[in-house]
Amino acid sequence: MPELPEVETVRRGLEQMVLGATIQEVTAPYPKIINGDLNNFCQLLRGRKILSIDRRGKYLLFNLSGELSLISHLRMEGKYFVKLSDEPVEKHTHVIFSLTDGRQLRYNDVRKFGRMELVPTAQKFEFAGIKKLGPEPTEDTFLVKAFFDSLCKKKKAIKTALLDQTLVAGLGNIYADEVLWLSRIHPETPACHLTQDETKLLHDNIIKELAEAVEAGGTTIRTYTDAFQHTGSFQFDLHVYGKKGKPCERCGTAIKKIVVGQRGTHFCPLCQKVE
DNA sequence: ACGATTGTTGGTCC
DNA sequence: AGGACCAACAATCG
Repeated sequence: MPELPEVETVRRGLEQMVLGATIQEVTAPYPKIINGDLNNFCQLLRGRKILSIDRRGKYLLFNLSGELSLISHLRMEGKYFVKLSDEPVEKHTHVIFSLTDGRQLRYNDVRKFGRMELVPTAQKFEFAGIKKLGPEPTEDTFLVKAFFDSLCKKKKAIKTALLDQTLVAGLGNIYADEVLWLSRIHPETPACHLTQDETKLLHDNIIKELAEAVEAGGTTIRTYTDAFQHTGSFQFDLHVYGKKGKPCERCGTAIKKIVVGQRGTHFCPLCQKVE
């Protein structure tokens, strides 16, 4: 559920709380979260200072002193909390970074799907998952022409194409459904069938929607909170996600829920035309 | 009570 | 090459 807006909100919170902090010790009660050797991970982090925190797609990148970066993906339910060391550790806390100032950065993840890994800072964008990412959804980097050219070559459903992070980075199941509703495009439309006008509209809606969701602090559907444990408010701006059976805000037709590419997909059967 | 559902990435298989 | 499918998990929903 953390898609780009949620990850960006987490990043901003962490930036406020732990920028400049130094890691004293790392423990991992559930070591599977960490890719690579656990002892190596803990030892390498000791004494490093958090210099900056980036985001690329849905990945968080902690840039540390000594040219080392920690790449972290929250997957479904990963969360970061910052607490005083003597505060009781929450259930489902899997990695604890003790800081030299008496606080702890805690990674919490009910479903244990999240992963983190250390890479040399110079190679952070070469990391497997990040290397494959398409452009960030901003005017400067996400270009309509390239988007149209890629869609042209894809026979798969446009919804599936939006979730594949190589065309544009950051959309997940919720925002994919929303931008398709906004653009009046049926989620099962083969990507190669979109007209230039539809592609332009979809492109513009992706940029606008994700930016607005960031402004709202993300969407809290079930459990998402940022590093301050604050919920987002964009769930109040959703039009189709989770609205099965409710009237479409544009035409009053009941919103349908189907499965597209093994993902729950919400749309209006009247104003999102097929093909 | 218990099976289905939830969503992201990466791996496998074809 | 790239698409189809599944696994990694645990909680919640019906």
